[in-house]
Amino acid sequence: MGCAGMTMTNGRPTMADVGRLAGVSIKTVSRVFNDEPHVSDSIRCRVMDAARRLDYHPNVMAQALVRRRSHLIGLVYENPSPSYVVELQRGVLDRLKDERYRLVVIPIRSVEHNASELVGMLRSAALDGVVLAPPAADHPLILDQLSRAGISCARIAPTRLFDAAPSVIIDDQVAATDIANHLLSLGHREIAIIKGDPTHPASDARMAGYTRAFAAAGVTIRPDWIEAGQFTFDSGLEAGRRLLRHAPRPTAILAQNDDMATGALMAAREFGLRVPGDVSIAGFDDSEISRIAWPPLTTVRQPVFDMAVDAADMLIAQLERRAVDGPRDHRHQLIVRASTAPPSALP
Amino acid sequence: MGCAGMTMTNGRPTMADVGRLAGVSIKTVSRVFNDEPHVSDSIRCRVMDAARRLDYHPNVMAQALVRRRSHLIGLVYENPSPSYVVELQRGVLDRLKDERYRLVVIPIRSVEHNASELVGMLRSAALDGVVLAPPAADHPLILDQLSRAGISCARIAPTRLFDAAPSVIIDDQVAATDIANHLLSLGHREIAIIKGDPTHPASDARMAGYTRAFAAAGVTIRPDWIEAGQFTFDSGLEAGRRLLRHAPRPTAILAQNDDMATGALMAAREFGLRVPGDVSIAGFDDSEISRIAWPPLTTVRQPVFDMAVDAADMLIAQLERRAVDGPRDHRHQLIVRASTAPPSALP
DNA sequence: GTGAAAGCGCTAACAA
DNA sequence: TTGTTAGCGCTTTCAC
Repeated sequence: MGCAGMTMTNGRPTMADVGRLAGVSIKTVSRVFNDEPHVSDSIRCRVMDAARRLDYHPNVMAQALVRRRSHLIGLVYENPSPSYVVELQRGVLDRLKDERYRLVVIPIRSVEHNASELVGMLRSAALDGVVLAPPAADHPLILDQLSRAGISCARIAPTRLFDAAPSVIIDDQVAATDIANHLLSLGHREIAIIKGDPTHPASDARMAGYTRAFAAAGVTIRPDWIEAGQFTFDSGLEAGRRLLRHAPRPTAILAQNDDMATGALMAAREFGLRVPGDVSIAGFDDSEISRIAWPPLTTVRQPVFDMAVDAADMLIAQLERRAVDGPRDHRHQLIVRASTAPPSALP
Repeated sequence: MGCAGMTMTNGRPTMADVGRLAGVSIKTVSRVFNDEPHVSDSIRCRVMDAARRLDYHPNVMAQALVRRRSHLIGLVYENPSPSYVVELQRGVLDRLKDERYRLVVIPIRSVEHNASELVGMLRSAALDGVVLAPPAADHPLILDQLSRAGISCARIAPTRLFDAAPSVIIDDQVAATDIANHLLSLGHREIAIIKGDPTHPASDARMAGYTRAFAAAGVTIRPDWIEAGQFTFDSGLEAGRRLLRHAPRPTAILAQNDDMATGALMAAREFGLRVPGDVSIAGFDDSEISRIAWPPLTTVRQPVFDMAVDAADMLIAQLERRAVDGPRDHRHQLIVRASTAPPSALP
């Protein structure tokens, strides 16, 4: 088995080394590794054998250079909710599992603030494409520069410009209407709201959904019962404290995501209020925290995992130059748990 | 401003295009972009100007090929706890923020099961280096193959082989002893344990810590009061159910992470038990969920974020060929919250 | 079926 | 201070 006078200089073996050992040209090695036809079986075996003996692995950087494909895809998000982010990543990674693509995570502090630099950064990262989570998914400047830079993208839950790039959508507004209606149908009329980060388009969409439900029920929204959070537990806690301090206290709180709803839950406890006895609290997203919270949160399921899988799928389809269908719609679903109940009779 | 007869074929401009426009050689453009000295200011300006007009950005794949650096670093983890993973990523990304490196996430279902394939995968991803979270950080085969493949690594919380590769460590065992002592000092003697995934070395280390504390206090561990989970909420819930079903019921439960402790918390509620009135529950990690849980969990802080920052720092140091110091030790800290109290007098 | 030669876009020697 | 010449390791013509 003596490797007769090999010339493999030092580091990683190259195709040339494999070719030399197998007694074929570099091109033939390339053919074998790319599963191209027109290679005799005997030679194919010889090459594979030589490669194995040398522990040869193709140099992906060289491939990337000449093929103009890095096989890197980015996931851009600004979301501060851990469970949301984890679901997002799980979904994308699940779709990428049997593909050659790798996932580069690109969390940004503020899309609003960094939009112009973002695409430059993405471009210099040599990404083949990106999955854009909200609010980046909605940003016209980003979409425009991305297409100008030739970087494919797929968007998760955009609220507009549906034709600008492949999208996976959900009707935030109807979902919000559904959960508001749930509270209304329980008999609540004194409902407070904890909005999310105003730079997320979902904030307005969900707010519009609440508003529609209230209008249809003839219930007016009290402006001082609307608080703004940032989709984080802590912001929900603080908003909850402010809301529950009000003199006629709201009988229910609608939070725009589960993390903030959990914060409101804690605020209620601080005030010695029982949930849902004294105050009902509803979230949004059906993230893991909504199951874990006590009492488990009534929420509206946004299938983040599935949407992320679909977005990754649409992105790959583009990269492989397959046809990409129109926006893929995902269904939300009202999940009634133990954090909501009819308002108790006031004293 | 007419671009007189440019030859820029079609796609992205290259250094040659910039050079042509600026009237200099490609090498000069390279010098400018690499901030090399010995370039006159006037030429530097001309080049920058031409680059701006062409919207030139260096092709990182070409750079990667010739420099043998992809500037990609991987984060390998198996941990199923969302808050742990998020902290891990946040830490690494925080250190990478002002560097040219990008983060590729590599979650693996089971290190134990995929160890041999893992390094091949990492190698074919052209990563410059990887940060290994437990349990990959402890795997001799992985460490060996990694060094053989010339991929640098930094390890988070390994429990052995401290000299095999740069490590950021914490004394899991002492931390576990501390929290066990906390329960013992409250007067608990009937203590049950929810272990984590047995393939994670932290499971044994923490168990050893508990054991030491119990032995010192002359308390014996009942084998049937030890349940195994997988570091997930659901596994903690089920383990909690099994434990609380026992006839003389434990007065306290030690869970090996916060997610499982939160599951146990829910199990206690299902049994109509009050925490900490009827049963005390303690977690491990001080992840976000421990603050959010109700009651907030007594736990022991493992500074995951800081450890991840340090690991990334050590990895970068290696990649930049700077000296890397020995294992960096991090301090744990007992965090007493509302989920533990003295056992109530039994009937 | 197989191979030689010419790049991909950049950096690294070495001249000038 | 600037430019020329070779590659990096691979794929892609296009011959044979």
